[in-house]
Amino acid sequence: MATNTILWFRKGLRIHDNPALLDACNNARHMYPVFIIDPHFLKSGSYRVGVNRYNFLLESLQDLDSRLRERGSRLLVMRGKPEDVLPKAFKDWDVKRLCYEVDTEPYAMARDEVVKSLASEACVDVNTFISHTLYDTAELVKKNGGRPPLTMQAFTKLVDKMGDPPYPATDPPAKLPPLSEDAPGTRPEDTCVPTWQEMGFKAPPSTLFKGGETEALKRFQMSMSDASWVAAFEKPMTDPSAFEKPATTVLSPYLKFGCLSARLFHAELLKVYKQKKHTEPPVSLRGQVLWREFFYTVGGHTPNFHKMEGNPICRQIDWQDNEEHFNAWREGRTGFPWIDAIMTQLREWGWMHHLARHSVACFLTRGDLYIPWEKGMQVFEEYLIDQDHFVNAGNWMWLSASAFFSQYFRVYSPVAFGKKYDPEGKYIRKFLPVLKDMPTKYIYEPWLAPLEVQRKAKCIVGQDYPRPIVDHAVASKACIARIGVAYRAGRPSYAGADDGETETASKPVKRKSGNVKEKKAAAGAATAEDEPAEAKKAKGAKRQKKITETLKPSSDSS
DNA sequence: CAGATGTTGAGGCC
DNA sequence: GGCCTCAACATCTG
Ligand SMILES: Cc1cc2nc3c(=O)[nH]c(=O)nc-3n(C[C@H](O)[C@H](O)[C@H](O)COP(=O)(O)OP(=O)(O)OC[C@H]3O[C@@H](n4cnc5c(N)ncnc54)[C@H](O)[C@@H]3O)c2cc1C
Repeated sequence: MATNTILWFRKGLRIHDNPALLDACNNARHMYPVFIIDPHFLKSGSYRVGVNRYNFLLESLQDLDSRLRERGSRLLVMRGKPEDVLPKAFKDWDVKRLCYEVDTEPYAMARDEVVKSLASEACVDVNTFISHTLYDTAELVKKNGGRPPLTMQAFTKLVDKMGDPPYPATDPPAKLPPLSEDAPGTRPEDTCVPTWQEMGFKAPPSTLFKGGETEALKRFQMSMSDASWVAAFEKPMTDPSAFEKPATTVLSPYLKFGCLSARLFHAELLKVYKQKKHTEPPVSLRGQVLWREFFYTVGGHTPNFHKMEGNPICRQIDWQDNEEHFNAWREGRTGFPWIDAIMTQLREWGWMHHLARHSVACFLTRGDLYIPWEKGMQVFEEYLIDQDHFVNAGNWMWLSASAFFSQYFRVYSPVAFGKKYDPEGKYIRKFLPVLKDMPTKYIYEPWLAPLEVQRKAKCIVGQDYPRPIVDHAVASKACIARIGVAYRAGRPSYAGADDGETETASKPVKRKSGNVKEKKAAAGAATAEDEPAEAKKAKGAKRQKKITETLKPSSDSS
Protein backbone atom coordinates (compact mmCIF):
# COMPACT_ATOMS: atom_id res chain seq x y z
CA MET A 1 0.00 0.00 0.00
CA ALA A 2 1.37 3.37 -0.97
CA THR A 3 2.36 5.60 1.94
CA ASN A 4 3.88 8.99 2.57
CA THR A 5 7.59 9.26 3.22
CA ILE A 6 10.15 11.83 4.29
CA LEU A 7 13.59 11.89 2.75
CA TRP A 8 15.74 13.73 5.26
CA PHE A 9 18.82 15.34 3.70
CA ARG A 10 21.75 16.26 5.94
CA LYS A 11 24.89 15.38 4.03
CA GLY A 12 24.45 13.39 0.81
CA LEU A 13 23.18 16.49 -1.02
CA ARG A 14 22.78 14.71 -4.31
CA ILE A 15 20.48 12.73 -6.56
CA HIS A 16 23.03 10.21 -7.83
CA ASP A 17 24.06 7.23 -5.70
CA ASN A 18 21.43 7.99 -3.12
CA PRO A 19 19.97 4.79 -1.64
CA ALA A 20 17.85 6.71 0.87
CA LEU A 21 16.20 8.54 -2.01
CA LEU A 22 15.42 5.27 -3.76
CA ASP A 23 13.93 3.87 -0.59
CA ALA A 24 11.85 6.98 0.04
CA CYS A 25 10.43 6.71 -3.49
CA ASN A 26 9.63 3.10 -3.08
CA ASN A 27 5.87 2.61 -2.84
CA ALA A 28 5.36 6.23 -1.89
CA ARG A 29 2.29 8.27 -2.71
CA HIS A 30 3.92 11.47 -1.51
CA MET A 31 7.60 11.89 -0.81
CA TYR A 32 8.76 14.95 1.13
CA PRO A 33 12.43 15.85 0.62
CA VAL A 34 13.44 17.85 3.66
CA PHE A 35 16.48 19.77 4.84
CA ILE A 36 16.34 21.32 8.29
CA ILE A 37 18.06 24.56 9.20
CA ASP A 38 18.17 25.78 12.74
CA PRO A 39 18.62 29.53 12.43
CA HIS A 40 19.19 30.02 16.15
CA PHE A 41 21.89 27.42 16.27
CA LEU A 42 23.83 29.39 13.72
CA LYS A 43 23.19 32.81 15.21
CA SER A 44 24.09 31.69 18.71
CA GLY A 45 27.67 31.60 17.47
CA SER A 46 28.32 28.21 19.01
CA TYR A 47 28.66 26.79 15.53
CA ARG A 48 32.04 27.35 13.92
CA VAL A 49 31.26 28.01 10.28
CA GLY A 50 32.25 30.94 8.12
CA VAL A 51 30.28 32.42 5.27
CA ASN A 52 32.25 30.55 2.61
CA ARG A 53 31.25 27.08 3.75
CA TYR A 54 27.79 28.14 4.77
CA ASN A 55 27.11 29.66 1.41
CA PHE A 56 28.54 26.56 -0.23
CA LEU A 57 25.88 24.63 1.66
CA LEU A 58 23.15 27.04 0.56
CA GLU A 59 24.24 26.73 -3.06
CA SER A 60 24.21 22.97 -2.69
CA LEU A 61 20.64 23.11 -1.40
CA GLN A 62 19.62 25.41 -4.22
CA ASP A 63 21.06 23.00 -6.73
CA LEU A 64 19.42 20.04 -5.03
CA ASP A 65 16.10 21.86 -5.20
CA SER A 66 16.41 22.45 -8.94
CA ARG A 67 17.41 18.86 -9.58
CA LEU A 68 14.43 17.65 -7.57
CA ARG A 69 12.18 20.01 -9.50
CA GLU A 70 13.41 18.56 -12.78
CA ARG A 71 11.98 15.32 -11.45
CA GLY A 72 8.64 16.68 -10.35
CA SER A 73 9.52 17.25 -6.72
CA ARG A 74 11.18 20.00 -4.72
CA LEU A 75 13.24 20.58 -1.58
CA LEU A 76 11.56 21.73 1.59
CA VAL A 77 13.97 23.76 3.69
CA MET A 78 12.36 23.67 7.11
CA ARG A 79 13.32 26.10 9.88
CA GLY A 80 13.73 24.74 13.37
CA LYS A 81 15.26 21.82 15.24
CA PRO A 82 14.94 18.30 13.84
CA GLU A 83 13.36 17.09 17.08
CA ASP A 84 10.57 19.67 16.65
CA VAL A 85 10.23 19.80 12.88
CA LEU A 86 10.11 16.09 12.18
CA PRO A 87 7.45 14.96 14.68
CA LYS A 88 5.21 17.78 13.48
CA ALA A 89 5.76 16.76 9.87
CA PHE A 90 5.04 13.11 10.68
CA LYS A 91 1.60 14.18 11.88
CA ASP A 92 0.85 16.96 9.40
CA TRP A 93 1.76 14.89 6.37
CA ASP A 94 0.61 11.50 7.63
CA VAL A 95 4.08 10.06 7.19
CA LYS A 96 4.83 6.39 7.73
CA ARG A 97 8.48 6.20 6.79
CA LEU A 98 11.56 8.34 7.38
CA CYS A 99 14.62 7.71 5.20
CA TYR A 100 18.09 9.16 5.54
CA GLU A 101 21.79 8.56 5.03
CA VAL A 102 23.84 7.55 8.08
CA ASP A 103 26.11 10.23 9.48
CA THR A 104 28.68 8.92 11.95
CA GLU A 105 29.85 12.24 13.39
CA PRO A 106 29.25 12.30 17.14
CA TYR A 107 26.76 15.18 17.17
CA ALA A 108 24.85 13.63 14.26
CA MET A 109 24.66 10.26 15.98
CA ALA A 110 23.23 11.89 19.11
CA ARG A 111 20.73 13.90 17.06
CA ASP A 112 19.62 10.85 15.12
CA GLU A 113 19.11 8.78 18.26
CA VAL A 114 16.64 11.38 19.50
CA VAL A 115 14.85 11.47 16.15
CA LYS A 116 14.65 7.69 16.01
CA SER A 117 12.87 7.50 19.32
CA LEU A 118 10.48 10.29 18.32
CA ALA A 119 9.75 8.44 15.10
CA SER A 120 9.05 5.26 16.95
CA GLU A 121 6.64 7.13 19.27
CA ALA A 122 4.87 8.35 16.14
CA CYS A 123 4.83 4.85 14.62
CA VAL A 124 7.07 5.98 11.78
CA ASP A 125 9.55 3.47 10.35
CA VAL A 126 13.12 4.67 10.06
CA ASN A 127 15.26 3.36 7.21
CA THR A 128 18.90 4.41 7.16
CA PHE A 129 21.58 3.87 4.54
CA ILE A 130 25.34 4.01 4.43
CA SER A 131 26.43 5.99 1.40
CA HIS A 132 28.69 8.75 2.67
CA THR A 133 31.66 6.43 3.00
CA LEU A 134 32.81 3.59 0.76
CA TYR A 135 32.18 0.99 3.43
CA ASP A 136 30.27 0.55 6.63
CA THR A 137 33.16 1.60 8.85
CA ALA A 138 31.78 -0.52 11.71
CA GLU A 139 32.16 -3.54 9.49
CA LEU A 140 35.75 -2.61 8.74
CA VAL A 141 36.46 -2.34 12.44
CA LYS A 142 34.78 -5.66 13.11
CA LYS A 143 36.78 -7.35 10.40
CA ASN A 144 39.92 -5.89 11.95
CA GLY A 145 39.23 -7.61 15.25
CA GLY A 146 37.19 -4.91 16.93
CA ARG A 147 39.61 -2.01 16.82
CA PRO A 148 40.31 0.35 13.96
CA PRO A 149 43.65 0.00 12.16
CA LEU A 150 45.96 2.90 13.00
CA THR A 151 48.29 2.81 10.01
CA MET A 152 47.47 3.33 6.38
CA GLN A 153 49.19 0.09 5.48
CA ALA A 154 47.04 -1.92 7.82
CA PHE A 155 44.00 -0.06 6.58
CA THR A 156 44.81 -0.72 2.93
CA LYS A 157 45.25 -4.41 3.66
CA LEU A 158 41.94 -4.46 5.46
CA VAL A 159 40.19 -2.80 2.54
CA ASP A 160 41.77 -5.31 0.17
CA LYS A 161 40.40 -8.08 2.34
CA MET A 162 36.95 -6.49 2.25
CA GLY A 163 36.83 -6.41 -1.53
CA ASP A 164 35.50 -3.57 -3.64
CA PRO A 165 32.99 -1.26 -1.94
CA PRO A 166 29.34 -1.38 -3.01
CA TYR A 167 28.77 -0.04 -6.48
CA PRO A 168 26.94 3.32 -6.61
CA ALA A 169 23.16 3.01 -6.37
CA THR A 170 21.07 3.28 -9.54
CA ASP A 171 19.61 6.61 -10.56
CA PRO A 172 16.15 7.44 -9.22
CA PRO A 173 13.09 7.42 -11.50
CA ALA A 174 12.70 10.39 -13.83
CA LYS A 175 9.49 11.26 -12.00
CA LEU A 176 9.69 11.27 -8.22
CA PRO A 177 6.61 10.87 -6.03
CA PRO A 178 5.32 14.42 -5.71
CA LEU A 179 4.61 16.37 -2.57
CA SER A 180 0.99 16.90 -1.71
CA GLU A 181 0.75 20.59 -2.47
CA ASP A 182 -1.83 21.27 0.23
CA ALA A 183 0.33 19.69 2.90
CA PRO A 184 0.69 22.17 5.76
CA GLY A 185 3.94 24.03 6.13
CA THR A 186 5.16 23.40 2.60
CA ARG A 187 4.41 26.70 0.91
CA PRO A 188 7.34 27.59 -1.35
CA GLU A 189 7.83 30.97 0.31
CA ASP A 190 8.20 29.28 3.71
CA THR A 191 10.49 26.48 2.57
CA CYS A 192 12.88 28.11 0.14
CA VAL A 193 16.63 28.18 0.51
CA PRO A 194 17.64 31.24 2.55
CA THR A 195 20.40 33.65 1.60
CA TRP A 196 23.60 34.15 3.57
CA GLN A 197 22.28 37.55 4.63
CA GLU A 198 19.14 35.97 6.04
CA MET A 199 21.33 33.59 7.97
CA GLY A 200 23.01 36.53 9.65
CA PHE A 201 26.35 36.76 7.89
CA LYS A 202 27.66 40.29 7.47
CA ALA A 203 30.35 39.79 4.85
CA PRO A 204 29.78 38.10 1.50
CA PRO A 205 31.41 34.81 0.53
CA SER A 206 34.75 35.09 -1.26
CA THR A 207 35.45 31.53 -2.35
CA LEU A 208 35.75 30.62 -6.02
CA PHE A 209 34.11 27.27 -5.55
CA LYS A 210 30.42 26.89 -6.06
CA GLY A 211 28.39 24.35 -4.16
CA GLY A 212 26.04 21.69 -5.51
CA GLU A 213 25.82 18.35 -7.24
CA THR A 214 25.81 19.87 -10.72
CA GLU A 215 29.08 21.64 -10.06
CA ALA A 216 30.45 18.52 -8.31
CA LEU A 217 29.75 16.29 -11.30
CA LYS A 218 31.19 18.85 -13.66
CA ARG A 219 34.37 19.14 -11.67
CA PHE A 220 34.53 15.38 -11.24
CA GLN A 221 34.19 14.77 -14.97
CA MET A 222 36.86 17.35 -15.62
CA SER A 223 39.31 15.65 -13.26
CA MET A 224 38.58 12.17 -14.55
CA SER A 225 38.69 13.12 -18.22
CA ASP A 226 42.48 13.22 -18.18
CA ALA A 227 43.03 9.51 -17.63
CA SER A 228 46.81 9.78 -17.81
CA TRP A 229 46.81 12.37 -15.09
CA VAL A 230 44.52 10.24 -12.93
CA ALA A 231 46.64 7.14 -13.43
CA ALA A 232 49.93 8.91 -12.70
CA PHE A 233 48.69 10.90 -9.68
CA GLU A 234 51.20 10.93 -6.82
CA LYS A 235 50.03 13.13 -3.99
CA PRO A 236 53.43 13.98 -2.45
CA MET A 237 54.61 15.24 -5.84
CA THR A 238 51.81 17.75 -6.33
CA ASP A 239 52.50 21.46 -6.05
CA PRO A 240 51.01 23.30 -3.06
CA SER A 241 51.69 26.69 -4.57
CA ALA A 242 49.63 26.14 -7.73
CA PHE A 243 46.62 28.44 -7.67
CA GLU A 244 45.69 29.20 -11.28
CA LYS A 245 44.97 25.53 -11.63
CA PRO A 246 45.19 23.67 -8.33
CA ALA A 247 47.40 20.59 -8.46
CA THR A 248 44.77 18.30 -6.95
CA THR A 249 41.08 17.79 -7.73
CA VAL A 250 39.42 20.19 -5.23
CA LEU A 251 36.65 17.66 -4.89
CA SER A 252 36.95 17.80 -1.10
CA PRO A 253 34.06 20.22 -0.41
CA TYR A 254 31.80 18.17 -2.67
CA LEU A 255 32.74 14.97 -0.89
CA LYS A 256 32.28 16.64 2.46
CA PHE A 257 28.68 17.61 1.71
CA GLY A 258 28.01 14.53 -0.35
CA CYS A 259 27.41 16.50 -3.55
CA LEU A 260 29.70 13.86 -5.02
CA SER A 261 29.53 10.22 -3.99
CA ALA A 262 32.82 8.72 -2.80
CA ARG A 263 31.63 5.40 -4.24
CA LEU A 264 31.13 6.93 -7.66
CA PHE A 265 34.60 8.48 -7.43
CA HIS A 266 36.08 5.15 -6.41
CA ALA A 267 34.25 3.14 -9.08
CA GLU A 268 35.35 5.50 -11.83
CA LEU A 269 38.94 5.34 -10.60
CA LEU A 270 38.88 1.56 -10.85
CA LYS A 271 37.65 1.90 -14.42
CA VAL A 272 40.59 4.10 -15.34
CA TYR A 273 42.98 1.78 -13.52
CA LYS A 274 41.74 -1.15 -15.59
CA GLN A 275 42.88 0.60 -18.75
CA LYS A 276 46.18 1.99 -17.59
CA LYS A 277 49.24 1.40 -15.54
CA HIS A 278 48.68 3.41 -12.39
CA THR A 279 50.07 4.50 -9.05
CA GLU A 280 48.99 2.77 -5.83
CA PRO A 281 47.74 3.84 -2.41
CA PRO A 282 48.67 5.71 -0.37
CA VAL A 283 49.94 8.16 -3.01
CA SER A 284 47.47 7.41 -5.81
CA LEU A 285 44.19 9.23 -6.30
CA ARG A 286 42.37 6.16 -5.06
CA GLY A 287 44.70 6.34 -2.10
CA GLN A 288 43.31 9.81 -1.33
CA VAL A 289 39.80 8.45 -1.15
CA LEU A 290 41.13 5.75 1.16
CA TRP A 291 42.66 8.40 3.43
CA ARG A 292 39.22 9.86 3.84
CA GLU A 293 37.86 6.43 4.63
CA PHE A 294 40.73 5.81 7.04
CA PHE A 295 39.99 8.89 9.13
CA TYR A 296 36.26 8.16 9.11
CA THR A 297 37.00 4.66 10.31
CA VAL A 298 39.43 5.56 13.09
CA GLY A 299 37.54 8.68 14.08
CA GLY A 300 34.18 7.00 14.18
CA HIS A 301 35.48 4.36 16.55
CA THR A 302 37.72 6.36 18.87
CA PRO A 303 36.31 8.30 21.83
CA ASN A 304 37.16 12.01 21.95
CA PHE A 305 38.83 11.80 18.55
CA HIS A 306 38.69 15.57 18.11
CA LYS A 307 40.46 16.31 21.39
CA MET A 308 43.75 15.48 23.09
CA GLU A 309 42.22 14.82 26.49
CA GLY A 310 40.61 11.45 26.84
CA ASN A 311 41.64 10.46 23.33
CA PRO A 312 43.29 7.05 23.56
CA ILE A 313 45.26 7.36 20.33
CA CYS A 314 46.53 10.86 20.97
CA ARG A 315 49.92 11.70 22.43
CA GLN A 316 49.60 13.79 25.55
CA ILE A 317 51.83 16.77 24.86
CA ASP A 318 52.37 19.86 26.98
CA TRP A 319 51.29 22.31 24.30
CA GLN A 320 51.22 25.89 25.42
CA ASP A 321 48.71 28.37 24.21
CA ASN A 322 49.96 31.83 23.37
CA GLU A 323 47.24 34.23 22.39
CA GLU A 324 49.48 36.67 20.61
CA HIS A 325 51.15 34.01 18.48
CA PHE A 326 47.86 32.24 17.87
CA ASN A 327 46.14 35.39 16.65
CA ALA A 328 49.07 36.23 14.41
CA TRP A 329 48.86 32.77 12.89
CA ARG A 330 45.12 32.84 12.43
CA GLU A 331 45.11 36.27 10.88
CA GLY A 332 48.09 35.67 8.63
CA ARG A 333 50.54 38.03 10.32
CA THR A 334 53.31 35.72 11.43
CA GLY A 335 55.79 37.63 9.29
CA PHE A 336 56.52 34.52 7.22
CA PRO A 337 55.02 35.22 3.80
CA TRP A 338 54.60 31.54 2.90
CA ILE A 339 52.61 30.94 6.10
CA ASP A 340 50.62 34.15 5.90
CA ALA A 341 49.73 33.60 2.24
CA ILE A 342 48.37 30.15 3.05
CA MET A 343 46.31 31.51 5.92
CA THR A 344 44.98 34.16 3.57
CA GLN A 345 44.03 31.56 1.00
CA LEU A 346 42.25 29.71 3.79
CA ARG A 347 40.16 32.75 4.62
CA GLU A 348 39.54 33.83 1.03
CA TRP A 349 39.05 30.51 -0.72
CA GLY A 350 38.35 28.09 2.11
CA TRP A 351 40.61 25.62 0.37
CA MET A 352 44.35 25.12 0.28
CA HIS A 353 46.52 22.35 -1.08
CA HIS A 354 47.25 19.54 1.30
CA LEU A 355 50.95 20.42 1.66
CA ALA A 356 50.07 24.05 2.30
CA ARG A 357 47.92 22.79 5.17
CA HIS A 358 50.94 20.83 6.33
CA SER A 359 53.06 23.96 6.37
CA VAL A 360 50.73 26.02 8.53
CA ALA A 361 49.69 23.14 10.79
CA CYS A 362 53.29 22.21 11.47
CA PHE A 363 54.17 25.85 12.10
CA LEU A 364 51.38 26.31 14.64
CA THR A 365 52.11 23.12 16.57
CA ARG A 366 55.29 21.07 16.59
CA GLY A 367 57.34 23.22 14.24
CA ASP A 368 57.39 26.68 15.73
CA LEU A 369 54.63 27.92 18.01
CA TYR A 370 53.90 24.84 20.16
CA ILE A 371 50.23 25.78 20.36
CA PRO A 372 47.62 23.02 20.86
CA TRP A 373 46.54 21.39 17.60
CA GLU A 374 42.92 21.71 18.66
CA LYS A 375 43.21 25.48 18.31
CA GLY A 376 44.35 25.13 14.73
CA MET A 377 41.67 22.57 14.00
CA GLN A 378 39.03 25.03 15.19
CA VAL A 379 40.32 27.74 12.87
CA PHE A 380 40.21 25.29 9.96
CA GLU A 381 36.73 24.29 11.07
CA GLU A 382 35.56 27.85 10.73
CA TYR A 383 37.17 28.69 7.41
CA LEU A 384 37.52 25.50 5.34
CA ILE A 385 34.79 24.84 2.82
CA ASP A 386 35.72 21.15 3.03
CA GLN A 387 35.83 20.99 6.83
CA ASP A 388 35.14 17.42 7.74
CA HIS A 389 35.07 16.44 11.42
CA PHE A 390 37.12 13.24 11.41
CA VAL A 391 39.38 14.24 8.52
CA ASN A 392 40.22 17.58 10.06
CA ALA A 393 40.95 16.17 13.51
CA GLY A 394 42.88 13.22 12.12
CA ASN A 395 45.10 15.37 9.96
CA TRP A 396 45.76 17.81 12.79
CA MET A 397 46.89 14.94 14.98
CA TRP A 398 49.07 13.73 12.15
CA LEU A 399 50.74 17.07 11.61
CA SER A 400 51.29 17.75 15.28
CA ALA A 401 52.81 14.27 15.69
CA SER A 402 50.07 13.47 18.17
CA ALA A 403 48.91 10.34 16.36
CA PHE A 404 49.66 8.33 13.19
CA PHE A 405 52.94 10.12 12.61
CA SER A 406 55.86 10.30 15.01
CA GLN A 407 58.85 11.71 13.16
CA TYR A 408 58.48 15.01 14.96
CA PHE A 409 62.04 15.96 14.11
CA ARG A 410 61.08 16.39 10.46
CA VAL A 411 59.98 19.99 10.50
CA TYR A 412 58.79 22.07 7.59
CA SER A 413 60.68 25.29 7.07
CA PRO A 414 58.33 28.27 6.63
CA VAL A 415 60.91 29.64 4.18
CA ALA A 416 62.51 26.74 2.34
CA PHE A 417 59.49 24.54 1.74
CA GLY A 418 57.50 26.93 -0.41
CA LYS A 419 60.60 28.11 -2.28
CA LYS A 420 61.13 24.60 -3.59
CA TYR A 421 57.89 24.81 -5.59
CA ASP A 422 57.61 28.49 -6.26
CA PRO A 423 61.01 30.18 -6.24
CA GLU A 424 59.58 33.42 -7.56
CA GLY A 425 56.90 33.63 -4.92
CA LYS A 426 53.95 33.96 -7.30
CA TYR A 427 51.69 32.38 -4.72
CA ILE A 428 52.78 34.85 -2.05
CA ARG A 429 52.31 37.80 -4.39
CA LYS A 430 48.84 36.55 -5.25
CA PHE A 431 47.56 36.24 -1.70
CA LEU A 432 49.69 38.95 -0.06
CA PRO A 433 49.57 41.83 -2.53
CA VAL A 434 51.47 44.01 -0.06
CA LEU A 435 54.53 41.96 -1.02
CA LYS A 436 53.87 41.94 -4.74
CA ASP A 437 56.83 44.17 -5.58
CA MET A 438 59.30 42.60 -3.19
CA PRO A 439 62.28 41.29 -5.15
CA THR A 440 62.35 37.54 -5.58
CA LYS A 441 65.48 37.33 -3.50
CA TYR A 442 63.57 38.47 -0.42
CA ILE A 443 60.04 37.35 -1.12
CA TYR A 444 60.19 34.50 1.41
CA GLU A 445 62.25 36.53 3.92
CA PRO A 446 61.39 40.20 3.49
CA TRP A 447 62.97 41.10 6.83
CA LEU A 448 66.35 40.45 5.24
CA ALA A 449 65.77 43.05 2.53
CA PRO A 450 67.80 46.25 2.97
CA LEU A 451 65.61 49.19 3.90
CA GLU A 452 66.25 50.74 0.51
CA VAL A 453 64.85 47.65 -1.18
CA GLN A 454 61.85 47.62 1.12
CA ARG A 455 61.17 51.24 0.31
CA LYS A 456 61.33 50.59 -3.38
CA ALA A 457 58.94 47.67 -3.00
CA LYS A 458 56.62 49.94 -1.00
CA CYS A 459 56.64 47.46 1.82
CA ILE A 460 58.44 48.35 5.02
CA VAL A 461 58.81 45.36 7.29
CA GLY A 462 57.45 46.15 10.74
CA GLN A 463 55.08 48.66 9.21
CA ASP A 464 53.39 47.42 6.05
CA TYR A 465 54.17 43.78 6.73
CA PRO A 466 55.03 42.25 10.10
CA ARG A 467 58.41 41.12 11.28
CA PRO A 468 58.66 37.35 11.86
CA ILE A 469 57.17 36.43 15.24
CA VAL A 470 59.78 33.73 15.88
CA ASP A 471 63.24 32.76 14.78
CA HIS A 472 62.46 29.50 13.03
CA ALA A 473 65.86 27.95 13.67
CA VAL A 474 65.58 28.60 17.39
CA ALA A 475 61.88 27.85 17.74
CA SER A 476 61.95 24.58 15.84
CA LYS A 477 64.88 23.28 17.87
CA ALA A 478 63.06 24.12 21.07
CA CYS A 479 59.89 22.42 19.84
CA ILE A 480 61.73 19.27 18.87
CA ALA A 481 63.39 19.09 22.25
CA ARG A 482 60.12 19.64 24.06
CA ILE A 483 58.18 17.06 22.10
CA GLY A 484 61.02 14.64 22.68
CA VAL A 485 60.49 15.06 26.41
CA ALA A 486 56.73 14.54 26.04
CA TYR A 487 57.30 11.43 23.92
CA ARG A 488 59.66 9.92 26.43
CA ALA A 489 57.25 10.67 29.26
CA GLY A 490 54.45 8.51 27.95
CA ARG A 491 52.65 6.84 25.12
CA PRO A 492 49.04 7.10 24.07
CA SER A 493 46.90 4.76 26.09
CA TYR A 494 45.87 2.51 23.20
CA ALA A 495 49.49 1.34 23.11
CA GLY A 496 48.80 -0.48 26.36
CA ALA A 497 46.49 -2.80 24.50
CA ASP A 498 49.30 -5.15 23.51
CA ASP A 499 49.98 -6.17 27.05
CA GLY A 500 46.41 -5.92 28.10
CA GLU A 501 46.63 -2.55 29.74
CA THR A 502 43.76 -0.28 28.92
CA GLU A 503 43.81 2.46 31.50
CA THR A 504 43.54 5.95 30.14
CA ALA A 505 46.59 7.38 31.81
CA SER A 506 49.58 7.29 29.57
CA LYS A 507 52.26 4.99 30.72
CA PRO A 508 55.95 5.59 30.63
CA VAL A 509 58.08 4.06 27.92
CA LYS A 510 60.34 1.34 28.98
CA ARG A 511 63.56 2.01 27.28
CA LYS A 512 67.18 1.74 28.07
CA SER A 513 68.74 5.01 27.23
CA GLY A 514 72.36 3.97 27.27
CA ASN A 515 72.80 2.37 23.90
CA VAL A 516 71.46 5.12 21.72
CA LYS A 517 74.56 7.26 21.83
CA GLU A 518 76.98 4.43 21.38
CA LYS A 519 75.17 3.33 18.26
CA LYS A 520 75.32 6.76 16.78
CA ALA A 521 79.02 7.15 17.30
CA ALA A 522 79.80 3.74 15.92
CA ALA A 523 77.60 4.16 12.90
CA GLY A 524 79.08 7.55 12.16
CA ALA A 525 82.57 6.17 12.21
CA ALA A 526 81.60 3.29 10.03
CA THR A 527 80.07 5.45 7.32
CA ALA A 528 83.03 7.70 7.20
CA GLU A 529 85.77 5.12 7.01
CA ASP A 530 84.66 1.63 6.29
CA GLU A 531 82.00 1.74 3.70
CA PRO A 532 83.07 0.57 0.26
CA ALA A 533 81.95 2.88 -2.51
CA GLU A 534 80.00 0.27 -4.41
CA ALA A 535 77.85 -0.47 -1.39
CA LYS A 536 76.41 2.99 -1.75
CA LYS A 537 75.05 2.10 -5.12
CA ALA A 538 73.06 -0.84 -3.81
CA LYS A 539 69.85 -0.56 -5.79
CA GLY A 540 66.92 1.07 -4.09
CA ALA A 541 69.11 1.50 -1.08
CA LYS A 542 67.64 4.89 -0.45
CA ARG A 543 67.72 4.49 3.25
CA GLN A 544 69.99 1.56 3.59
CA LYS A 545 72.81 3.76 4.78
CA LYS A 546 73.33 2.53 8.32
CA ILE A 547 75.12 -0.40 6.76
CA THR A 548 76.43 -3.63 8.09
CA GLU A 549 76.79 -3.79 11.79
CA THR A 550 80.28 -2.88 12.75
CA LEU A 551 78.81 -1.98 16.05
CA LYS A 552 78.56 -4.52 18.78
CA PRO A 553 75.73 -3.96 21.20
CA SER A 554 77.60 -6.15 23.69
CA SER A 555 78.52 -3.83 26.55
CA ASP A 556 75.02 -2.54 26.75
CA SER A 557 74.19 -2.81 30.42
CA SER A 558 70.53 -3.18 31.27
C1' DC B 1 65.87 -8.29 17.82
C1' DA B 2 67.92 -5.99 13.85
C1' DG B 3 66.65 -3.82 9.91
C1' DA B 4 63.42 -1.80 6.75
C1' DT B 5 59.83 1.31 6.21
C1' DG B 6 56.63 5.04 7.07
C1' DT B 7 52.24 9.68 1.65
C1' DT B 8 54.66 14.77 1.75
C1' DG B 9 62.02 17.58 5.85
C1' DA B 10 66.18 20.35 5.27
C1' DG B 11 70.41 21.06 3.58
C1' DG B 12 74.62 19.72 1.23
C1' DC B 13 76.49 17.68 -2.69
C1' DC B 14 76.71 16.10 -7.30
C1' DG C 1 66.28 15.46 -9.49
C1' DG C 2 68.66 11.96 -6.79
C1' DC C 3 71.40 10.68 -3.05
C1' DC C 4 73.30 11.21 1.56
C1' DT C 5 73.38 12.69 6.26
C1' DC C 6 71.49 14.89 10.08
C1' DA C 7 69.01 12.73 14.55
C1' DA C 8 65.72 9.68 15.73
C1' DC C 9 60.12 7.55 16.61
C1' DA C 10 56.90 3.44 15.91
C1' DT C 11 55.77 -0.57 13.78
C1' DC C 12 56.16 -4.53 10.98
C1' DT C 13 58.81 -8.48 9.36
C1' DG C 14 61.81 -12.36 9.27
C1 LIG D 1 45.78 20.03 9.06
C2 LIG D 1 44.92 19.46 7.97
C3 LIG D 1 43.55 19.56 8.04
C4 LIG D 1 42.74 19.01 7.04
N1 LIG D 1 41.38 19.15 7.13
C5 LIG D 1 40.60 18.62 6.16
C6 LIG D 1 39.19 18.74 6.23
O1 LIG D 1 38.64 19.32 7.17
N2 LIG D 1 38.44 18.20 5.23
C7 LIG D 1 39.03 17.54 4.19
O2 LIG D 1 38.33 17.07 3.30
N3 LIG D 1 40.35 17.40 4.11
C8 LIG D 1 41.16 17.92 5.07
N4 LIG D 1 42.52 17.75 4.97
C9 LIG D 1 43.08 16.79 3.99
C10 LIG D 1 43.50 17.32 2.66
O3 LIG D 1 44.34 18.41 2.82
C11 LIG D 1 42.32 17.69 1.78
O4 LIG D 1 41.38 16.64 1.73
C12 LIG D 1 42.76 17.96 0.35
O5 LIG D 1 43.74 18.96 0.33
C13 LIG D 1 41.57 18.38 -0.48
O6 LIG D 1 41.95 18.73 -1.76
P1 LIG D 1 41.56 17.85 -3.02
O7 LIG D 1 40.12 17.53 -3.00
O8 LIG D 1 42.10 18.55 -4.20
O9 LIG D 1 42.41 16.52 -2.73
P2 LIG D 1 42.80 15.32 -3.72
O10 LIG D 1 44.26 15.09 -3.55
O11 LIG D 1 42.29 15.56 -5.07
O12 LIG D 1 42.09 14.05 -3.06
C14 LIG D 1 40.79 13.61 -3.40
C15 LIG D 1 39.98 13.45 -2.15
O13 LIG D 1 40.58 12.55 -1.24
C16 LIG D 1 40.33 12.98 0.10
N5 LIG D 1 41.60 13.27 0.76
C17 LIG D 1 42.73 13.73 0.21
N6 LIG D 1 43.68 13.88 1.12
C18 LIG D 1 43.17 13.51 2.28
C19 LIG D 1 43.67 13.41 3.60
N7 LIG D 1 44.93 13.74 3.92
N8 LIG D 1 42.84 12.98 4.56
C20 LIG D 1 41.57 12.63 4.27
N9 LIG D 1 41.04 12.70 3.06
C21 LIG D 1 41.83 13.13 2.07
C22 LIG D 1 39.49 14.22 0.01
O14 LIG D 1 38.14 13.89 0.13
C23 LIG D 1 39.81 14.73 -1.37
O15 LIG D 1 38.81 15.52 -1.92
C24 LIG D 1 43.34 18.33 5.96
C25 LIG D 1 44.73 18.24 5.90
C26 LIG D 1 45.51 18.80 6.88
C27 LIG D 1 47.00 18.67 6.79
